[in-house]
Amino acid sequence: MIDILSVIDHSDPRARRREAKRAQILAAAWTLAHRDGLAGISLRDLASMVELRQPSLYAYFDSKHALYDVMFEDGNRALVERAKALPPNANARAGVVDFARMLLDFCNEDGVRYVLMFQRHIPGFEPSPASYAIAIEFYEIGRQRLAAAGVTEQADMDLFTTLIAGIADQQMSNDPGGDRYLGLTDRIVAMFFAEMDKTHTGMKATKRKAAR
Amino acid sequence: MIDILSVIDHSDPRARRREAKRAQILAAAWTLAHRDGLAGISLRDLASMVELRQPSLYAYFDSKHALYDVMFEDGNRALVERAKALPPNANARAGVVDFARMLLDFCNEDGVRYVLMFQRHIPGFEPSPASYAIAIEFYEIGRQRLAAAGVTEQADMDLFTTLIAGIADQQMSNDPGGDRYLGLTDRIVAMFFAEMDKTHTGMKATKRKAAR
DNA sequence: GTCTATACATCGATAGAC
DNA sequence: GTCTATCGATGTATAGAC
Repeated sequence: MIDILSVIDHSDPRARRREAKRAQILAAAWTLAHRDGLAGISLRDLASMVELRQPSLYAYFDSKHALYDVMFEDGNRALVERAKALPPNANARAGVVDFARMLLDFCNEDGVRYVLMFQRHIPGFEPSPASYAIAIEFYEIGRQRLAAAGVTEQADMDLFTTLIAGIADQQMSNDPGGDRYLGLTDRIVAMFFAEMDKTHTGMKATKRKAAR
Repeated sequence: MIDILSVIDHSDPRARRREAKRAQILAAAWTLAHRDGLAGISLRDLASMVELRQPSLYAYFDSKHALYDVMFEDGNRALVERAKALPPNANARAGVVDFARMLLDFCNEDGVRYVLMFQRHIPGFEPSPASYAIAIEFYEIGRQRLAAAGVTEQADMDLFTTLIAGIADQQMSNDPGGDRYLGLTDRIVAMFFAEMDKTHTGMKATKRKAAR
């Protein structure tokens, strides 16, 4: 796992202190985002929460967008960690279900984080290449889980992401924190694999059985 | 169709002039939203586009949120109109496909309108009961199309809306204006009806055939 | 690094004259 | 209804002391 701490000299108390403050600011930013919305974060409020004056924040972040970028990275790092901690499943298709459930639970845990990571409606904000790389890392893990279940074609992967995105979107929009649409996950993934069986009949039976 | 103009006295030139100005402001608001994003609408820019000073806008809208509400209503009115203009289809399932395509085309036409109507990420904005009623009217038309195809259970309707929401969400987020995910529509609706056939085997064969 | 102080442009919103 | 003038707040940024 890429770890931002790995590039910090822990033997230097100044560097440790600086990183602790940075983490404190990040935590406060999430708290403010939950209270006032992502766009509603005020740098003056944020500074006061961590016992700083507003201009001092610029010693840690170049701009508000840079703060969003760190939050985006933070969220993706947490998601990658969650994905890597997901135990492997001898049944590859069941492994895809595990993966889908993990992702959807993660989204449902924190609507603000979901919006930042997956909807990204903050005007003008684009993640930096560095933080976007973490998002790609997560995508890669999902790709491997699908490949293990025999799903490798782009159109099929698009189909899968579309189905999962629908669950997340409806759950977040219409029943945030609940489980009205999350409950459809197993059914929808089963529909997906039924479709795979139907469209890939040319696939070798042994390979298809192994993927199942 | 509910028509806002129906409550306006057209014989009164003052009322006519006022409503014309209101419509002019609404049109300018959409133009600005396309240029600067929904949250980026500036009341000063908006006022200057319709030859007014910024405070004068408050004679037409109580607040910026009230403007969003009128835009929300405007979008839903257009969607209901589109849905009502959709020709009936003798094949009920094909009628559902028609409906899905119509909705997805409508979303894809205007990403800003889509965000306002279906994602509603504007901090603090909630549609008024009056404008929300138009959204319900559209939902009702969709419900009838599904019912004609034999889909009446809430869980099945949730499944359908989830699938369509996924298409719209992915299309808007990852290929706005294109058709990468729209192209999955027929496949996904077919998957939906295959699932209906599978889960409702207790249904009378004649009724199922008729619904198809 | 952190502070005080200040500056600028922009925003939504309001008061009050006409 | 429309205006001018103004308010308080925002994000952003800089200068300069310590």
